[in-house]
Amino acid sequence: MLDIKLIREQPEVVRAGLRRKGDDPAQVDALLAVDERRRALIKEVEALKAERNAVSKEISKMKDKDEREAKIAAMREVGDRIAELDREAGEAEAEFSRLMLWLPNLPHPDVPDGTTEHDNVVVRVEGAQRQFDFTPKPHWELGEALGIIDFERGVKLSGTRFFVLKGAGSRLQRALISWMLDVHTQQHGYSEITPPYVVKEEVLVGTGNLPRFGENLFKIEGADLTLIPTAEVPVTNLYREEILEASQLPIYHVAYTPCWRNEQMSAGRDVRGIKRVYQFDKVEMVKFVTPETSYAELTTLIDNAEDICKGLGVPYRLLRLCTADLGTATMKYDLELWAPGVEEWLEVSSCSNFESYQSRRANLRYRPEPGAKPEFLHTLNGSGLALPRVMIAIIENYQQADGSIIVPEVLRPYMGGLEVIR
RNA sequence: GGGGGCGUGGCAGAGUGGUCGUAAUGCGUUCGUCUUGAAAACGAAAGGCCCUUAACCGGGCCCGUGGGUUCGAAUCCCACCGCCCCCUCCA
Repeated sequence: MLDIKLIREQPEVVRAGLRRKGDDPAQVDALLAVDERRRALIKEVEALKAERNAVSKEISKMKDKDEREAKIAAMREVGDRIAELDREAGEAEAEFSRLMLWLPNLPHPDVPDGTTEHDNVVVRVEGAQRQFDFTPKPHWELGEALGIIDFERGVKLSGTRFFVLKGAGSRLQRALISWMLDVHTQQHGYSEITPPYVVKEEVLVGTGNLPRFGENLFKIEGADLTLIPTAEVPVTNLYREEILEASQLPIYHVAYTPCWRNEQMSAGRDVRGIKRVYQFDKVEMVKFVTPETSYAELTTLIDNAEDICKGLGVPYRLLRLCTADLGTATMKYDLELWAPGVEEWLEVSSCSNFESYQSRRANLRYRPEPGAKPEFLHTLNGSGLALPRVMIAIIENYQQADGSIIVPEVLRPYMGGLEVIR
């Protein structure tokens, strides 16, 4: 959510930001109109309530019965009028809130303009791509042959785009989760959270997944709960409706969770393998920081995610996303691992600054000084990292001619010293 | 799942239709007086949201949440949420 004062005072700035994102600038005018109506109604109804409060106090002191009855009759009419205006003000408020929650975040001035993902900018590429003396295979062939990924049985249980990990495959994923959590908690200063995997609607509104981006969510039938699409959702909302002390900030949390996304994609795209699935596991970093530090915090967030890529010894690249690809962030960077079997860069992390967009929606505030007025803090999050694609990158980069897979050094302690999956 | 009890400020805890009430009182917090300093004592201050304002002032709303009754609701009624106790069940 944006600051209504910004919209009132500098509507042209907001319209310009919307245009950069390819969003409709007329939303601003609709919002200003309903805001004005809403405020006029509030003024009117509050003046009447002030009158009613004053007269009610007089009534309680009146001795003369007739005089008293006359006042009560008069106030009955005022009460009816208040009820009517309250209803109108409530409607205006609901419409105002609906428009505010729909309005997207604005891009940071430094974000490159663009209309598609092709306008994203490669910031840097790290690590040399391995030269193979055989033709590298895609992970689905290797994984099936090794008996560590079972696609058919995943479909049998849950339908298309679900898969089963087995044996060393399960253990590899579990090792990755443990290692990544250990790196973030022990080296990067994050504290670990294990949140619920289903959340209420208002929590999804808090992060901005609703009302606008709800089409990929799995809702639980018969309950007002939805499976989380990312740990960002419960963890960012952890302190919603709270006022934190400045001395508590920054707060860094890391959480491992499964994630569910009902991806609506064109048939035939990314159908093979585990690149795009309905359920996957992920380690997510979330930061709660003061506004003046949030861009410096974004830089270290990216560093923290990059450390995982480096530790795995897989080539990766960092992308600065353009205005078309920002989602609800003001600025976003993606990390992509190179996968030689499928011959593509795989997005394994998005690192975003939301500034106060999410904290306004979740009513997540801090007190800059003891006794000072509460202010909205800034939230950031970044994957650290998303598992299936890291699994793809490891399987494909560390494959050998015989179809076996070398276990990256950092993961061996987490796999009982196993060096090769064969 | 069945029965009973309870949701009030940072915490504890009064308040059962208007007055005592600007939500008592206590504890905690902050500031002041006193003190070399501290403690004690005494005095005082302190919430959130919205409207209005350059700011101050002013007004409205908030006693779990949402409705209702009433001229007027923390207080009465209804629904929902949460917590506690007992029974039942269970990983």
